[in-house]
Amino acid sequence: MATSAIRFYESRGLVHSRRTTGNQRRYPQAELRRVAFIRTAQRVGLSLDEIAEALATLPDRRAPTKSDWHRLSKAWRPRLDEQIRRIELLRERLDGCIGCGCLSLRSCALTNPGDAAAARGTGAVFLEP
Amino acid sequence: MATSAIRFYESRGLVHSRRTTGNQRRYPQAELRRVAFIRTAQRVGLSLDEIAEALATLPDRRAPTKSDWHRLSKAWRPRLDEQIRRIELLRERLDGCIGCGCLSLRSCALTNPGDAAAARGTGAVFLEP
DNA sequence: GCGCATGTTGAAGTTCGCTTGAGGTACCGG
DNA sequence: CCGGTACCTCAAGCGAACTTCAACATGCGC
Repeated sequence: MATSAIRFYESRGLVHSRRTTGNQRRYPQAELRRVAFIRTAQRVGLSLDEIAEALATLPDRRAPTKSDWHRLSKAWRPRLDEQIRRIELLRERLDGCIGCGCLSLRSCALTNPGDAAAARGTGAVFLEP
Repeated sequence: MATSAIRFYESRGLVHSRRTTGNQRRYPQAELRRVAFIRTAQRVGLSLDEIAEALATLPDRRAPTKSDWHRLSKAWRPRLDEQIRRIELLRERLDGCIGCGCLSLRSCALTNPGDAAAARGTGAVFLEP
């Protein structure tokens, strides 16, 4: 990946480096892991700010232990599950609901009694989430 | 959602509107579905270009039928599966690999004989995907 | 039919996530 | 020691995805 991106992350405090006597950056293993984490999280639709916040819970100057990462993992699980849920929602919408006309028919609430979405009103109630 | 966003989508050809005699936009149901689709797809990490490409396969001027959406659904399934896979990769990395030191130990290939990732070399072989 | 919220256009501005450029320094092979 | 490549900093630029603005038109409630 581009060095400029890493410098950019560093300027935002997402990664850190030590310097050589000649002022060149050197990255310990732990920082490479942070970069890998950033890249993957980004591709999943998370913002740098969100990622920065998560990384801020890891120790800055010592290498994170397995349990540090594990703590982060636990904290993010709901966020990742939500993201998966969104994909499944999209899939559902593509496969069924969007094609069946339920968004346009008031009767949808009738053919699906107890439908939680219908209770939120007719129309595209899922637009925001 | 902001009207400016919808106008922006329209300028990019992702949605269409008919006009009143007074030149105001009116959106049929089918267009609202396109908007819902766009929003959801975006939150899952897909770009407007990618979304536009998909929407281009739907009929422009008539309301898409269930089978139109179904076709789109089939075409996107691998893309969505890939996206889910990425989230799972992130979860895995958080939970296990990244914390266990396997990215830094040459011995990882030994303790995991037949490891496909190890065959790609030591280090962060998954950085890109 | 008057007033005012809401709509229209095109251009310019904003935020995010980088990339590029200018001007200078450091390291490395021969 | 020399030359070339890689790195440094800081500022400006860029593409994506919108938002805001100005100047004007429309439509709805009373």
